[in-house]
Amino acid sequence: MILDERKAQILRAIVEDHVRTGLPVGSRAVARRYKLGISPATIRNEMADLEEMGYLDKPHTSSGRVPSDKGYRFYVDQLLPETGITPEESLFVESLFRSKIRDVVSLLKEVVRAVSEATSYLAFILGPDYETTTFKAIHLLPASFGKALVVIVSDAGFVESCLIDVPPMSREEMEYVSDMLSREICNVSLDKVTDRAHELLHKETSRYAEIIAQVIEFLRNMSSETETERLYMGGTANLLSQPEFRDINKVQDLLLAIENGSLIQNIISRRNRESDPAITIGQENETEVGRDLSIVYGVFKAGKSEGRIGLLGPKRMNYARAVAIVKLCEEKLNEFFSWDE
Amino acid sequence: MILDERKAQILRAIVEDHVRTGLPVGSRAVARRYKLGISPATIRNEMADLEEMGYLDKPHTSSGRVPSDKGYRFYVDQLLPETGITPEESLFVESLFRSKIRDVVSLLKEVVRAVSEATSYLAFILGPDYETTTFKAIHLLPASFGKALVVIVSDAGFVESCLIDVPPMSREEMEYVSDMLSREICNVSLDKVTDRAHELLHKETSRYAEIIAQVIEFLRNMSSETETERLYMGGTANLLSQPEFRDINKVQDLLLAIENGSLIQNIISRRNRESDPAITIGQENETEVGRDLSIVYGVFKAGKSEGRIGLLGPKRMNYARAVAIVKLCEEKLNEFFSWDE
DNA sequence: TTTTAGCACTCCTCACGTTAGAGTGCTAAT
DNA sequence: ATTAGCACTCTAACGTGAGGAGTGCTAAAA
Repeated sequence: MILDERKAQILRAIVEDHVRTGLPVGSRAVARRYKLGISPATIRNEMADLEEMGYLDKPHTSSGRVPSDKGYRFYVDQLLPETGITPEESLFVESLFRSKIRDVVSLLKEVVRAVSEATSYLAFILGPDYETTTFKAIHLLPASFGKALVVIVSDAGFVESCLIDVPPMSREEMEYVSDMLSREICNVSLDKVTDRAHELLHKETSRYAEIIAQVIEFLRNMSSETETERLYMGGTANLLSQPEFRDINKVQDLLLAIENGSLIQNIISRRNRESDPAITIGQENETEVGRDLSIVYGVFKAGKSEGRIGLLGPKRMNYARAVAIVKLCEEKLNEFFSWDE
Repeated sequence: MILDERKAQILRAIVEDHVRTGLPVGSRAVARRYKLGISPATIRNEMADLEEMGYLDKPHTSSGRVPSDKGYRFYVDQLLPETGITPEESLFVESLFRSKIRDVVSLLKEVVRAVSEATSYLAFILGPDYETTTFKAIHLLPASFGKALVVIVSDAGFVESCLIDVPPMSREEMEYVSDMLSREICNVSLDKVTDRAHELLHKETSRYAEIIAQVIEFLRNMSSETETERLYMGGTANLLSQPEFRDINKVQDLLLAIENGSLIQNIISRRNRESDPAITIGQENETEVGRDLSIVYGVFKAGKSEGRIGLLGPKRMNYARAVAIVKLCEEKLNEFFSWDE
């Protein structure tokens, strides 16, 4: 679908004006603020055309125009300016990664906090899924009488742990079991790990069987665990400053969807990256509460599997800026998670 | 401050009616719904007295009455019915703790989620602070070239970890360092640990010095880390169904205060348990956004230090129920965290 | 002395009507 | 093909007035 130059210009003007003010845009405003060398009447005619083609909507018969989802889509695909952020902002983001945080989770939380603050949208990071990840280390550690701590480290540096029951055993024995588990589990993706562990379980009919069974249970929990557990979000309150959320009920639905993670999950699980930061606009989000929202997100590689970082804002968000920031974070996260190689 | 029997009865009726409906309560309503054997006119007189004494407020000259903070306070201190929850609910809470969750953090998250859902208030758990805690184990594990994972287990079963740089070293060496750290760090409270570790640092001028320094850094981070990191919350959206949050701006302030944890922290850090589940009502919360809220929270023992569990709801919350549920959770958490002894 | 009925009064809520203003679509002129 | 002019539409804001709930006060009853 291609639009003639002038229509495209008018569409751009309307989108940008609407993003700025949040109000419907009239023909006079377009003529005044963006001097295209044509009169309001001409613009009105073009706007009528654009509306008929589905790029614009009218809240009511005699109001200005508002971009439709299709209008935003065209804007995003064809008209998006390249430059989105200032060098200072870019430096700010970089500084996050330079800070002396050694704990992966803390870093992700910090990034989410900072980015949401900088953009005043909702920022989120979805940790790499454990299905496709591999593990670098597993250890069995004495914790207290009858208990041991299982610690497992993913290739991306995420650490998970749980307590299991163990029979009284010497340190050497525990190391033996640790090593045995390491051999079977390390560098194998999680979906295959349980099979291999089961095999091990058959071979080991000894006293360690109980331990292995518990570890399997643990691994299974990890992979089945809803991804909400590794979803970091920040800046929920930001969304409320948007005029489209003056209605309390909408806000409540939104909060609910945010809190249980269903909003972000639904949207992100479907679609694979078509464009680099992927963008879904309004109705494209499928969820009812997503109708007024847009999501810009990118994928980063962490170990063998992938994580996602994104921004969630009103449909009339600053797409250029959002795209630039997401892109930047993506890059930096990729760098960060390649510390290993 | 003591109230004569009849005034107390009327106050109770007003509080309970207002909690139920959210509307100002008139004299007729009190007379009709709670048959105290007196006429509306008498009740009006008593209500005028109660208002003058500060137990009741009037939204405007010719409306019914609403309990003031002082009114709620009296109700909570003197009039609170004992029985607050049904046996089913109590069983439900217990079942949470019986489930096969072995990871402390997951359990806490699950409890928060379930309790917030059951009460439709906001539920929160503040993990035990690391200042006063002691540690049961510390381990140094090989992670990848030049890196090691430090894993530390608190007496309550919380696990923290971070990656540090290490020179190439054999497994035996690493165990040696692990043991050395264990001797110095285990069973000592965190504020003393850093001193002892520093001593160690002086003795060990060898190649391990760098490692010890990093561990000290890690421990210091843990204790300085804002408690937000160990604050689990759920049910934010619940608060919005309360009519007192029809105003978007209030909601936004509230969300902001919830998200950065300042609301709950401010309130909880001050006061030490005076009554078992402690209750702070409206203005007692000091924060501006806390004016319309009440908090009911209790303390549980986890290892050497304490955590807190509570509910945050509108001032016109069901206090009896909230108290009962908090009390129950407190008990169960205490039980849970005594697995060790 | 305490309680109650009666009544005038206050204030809120809601529905309705009116007005001002912004923006459109259409027509006729350029 | 573009533009000026104009009638028309719709919203947002304000004002008005009726209806209703609840009060405080006064005077009578217990």
